[in-house]
Amino acid sequence: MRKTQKIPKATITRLSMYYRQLELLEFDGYRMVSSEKLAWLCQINPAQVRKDLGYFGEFGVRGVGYDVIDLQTQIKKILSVNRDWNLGIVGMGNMGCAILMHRNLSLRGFKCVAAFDNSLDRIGMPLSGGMKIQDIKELKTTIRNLNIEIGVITTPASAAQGVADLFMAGHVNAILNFAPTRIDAPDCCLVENIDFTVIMDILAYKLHQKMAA
Amino acid sequence: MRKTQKIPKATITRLSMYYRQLELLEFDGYRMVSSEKLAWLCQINPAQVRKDLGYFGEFGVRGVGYDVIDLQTQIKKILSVNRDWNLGIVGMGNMGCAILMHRNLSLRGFKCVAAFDNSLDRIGMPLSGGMKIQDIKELKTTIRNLNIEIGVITTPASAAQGVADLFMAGHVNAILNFAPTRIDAPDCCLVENIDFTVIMDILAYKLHQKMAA
DNA sequence: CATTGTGAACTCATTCACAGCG
DNA sequence: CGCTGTGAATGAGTTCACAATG
Repeated sequence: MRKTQKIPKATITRLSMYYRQLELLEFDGYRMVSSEKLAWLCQINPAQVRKDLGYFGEFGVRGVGYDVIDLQTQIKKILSVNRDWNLGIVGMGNMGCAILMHRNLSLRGFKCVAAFDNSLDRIGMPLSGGMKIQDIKELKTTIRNLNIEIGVITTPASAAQGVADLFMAGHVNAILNFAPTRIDAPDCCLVENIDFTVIMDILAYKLHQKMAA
Repeated sequence: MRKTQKIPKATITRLSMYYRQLELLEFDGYRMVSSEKLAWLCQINPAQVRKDLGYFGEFGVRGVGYDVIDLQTQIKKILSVNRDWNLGIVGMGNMGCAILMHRNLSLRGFKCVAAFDNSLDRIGMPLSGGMKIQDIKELKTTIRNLNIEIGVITTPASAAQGVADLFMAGHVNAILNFAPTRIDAPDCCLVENIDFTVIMDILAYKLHQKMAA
């Protein structure tokens, strides 16, 4: 990064989108890509692409464009996905299993190294790769043993805050929360929420607007 | 709504958050709530709450605050979640089942009325409520018969665009896409994406920033 | 000479500050 | 008097437009 400058949150989201398109471009045999083409693929403005990349360096060649492979490498470094991250999942219902089995996540270096639940019906259940569903009581020990850095919460809303507190007690300072509730956490802990009801509400609102128009 | 005025997208997201907090406040026995309290619960600025609501009407009482029950009713009307919406899900892997079983969605009026797949192993499989997993070939007919208004895509990335096209052919103009790929759709069709890898990338980036600091 | 990189202009969103009102 | 509702001020993010350059 060039300067101590505030990076818009949306820029990070777009970098992730650029990266995916670059993978596809490479697969299709492209060696170079212009900001115009990359922007078109992501349905945004070409200046936006250049500005986003400009926050972190000068990756292009004037008059030519960006090297498809090189830019992937650069973006991976920026996002720090040029390494693996160990995930621990709590709540092994359908949602927990969906994350656990998500091929794209593990391909991209987000490795689910442990799965937890508090239900006796589930604890001990074997998972692919020789893993077993562990008792939530073992969370703290396992965090240390397996070096879990990101916690995923796929429990019911009522259990989510308690699980988050356990993660934080084990010094896991990044949480992805799928439970439909707000997680209370100090600034030192990052929380990203994925809330299906909120997204559905947005769709319902927009759909209604469109139908009324 | 009062005027033909542009509503920030973020406002709709927040309305959904307000609604959830109002449910909890009602459960806790509160009859009135101030913008300050509601803002505090959502971790935002009180003026933001008032401005958001101000786009749609005057729902408060000066010197007092907002009626907890009444404001819920108003927000439900604004988001048009004061009715049921019928969902059709395509791709009955773990993710599809997770959505199908999601209690909060059906409680809030988002009803999964049909489930589809293209795998012979899954087609015909019985689901709760007397439903069965249907062949994707039946999508168009079922959309009409059951009045499906929102399509949910939980297939692999490679199948997503094809499924979206089928939804659009059946005049389903709102799609919730979980596949890690961009859906190409004309403006008449709303698409909301939930992309786990993008969110993970954001977490990785922020976590790395924090560790470096 | 096509395309990047970037300051300046513009658009959109949030916060302030206070008038308006129960 | 307290809290809402809202125009004005501020701040953030996007797009424009063009100088810089391989």
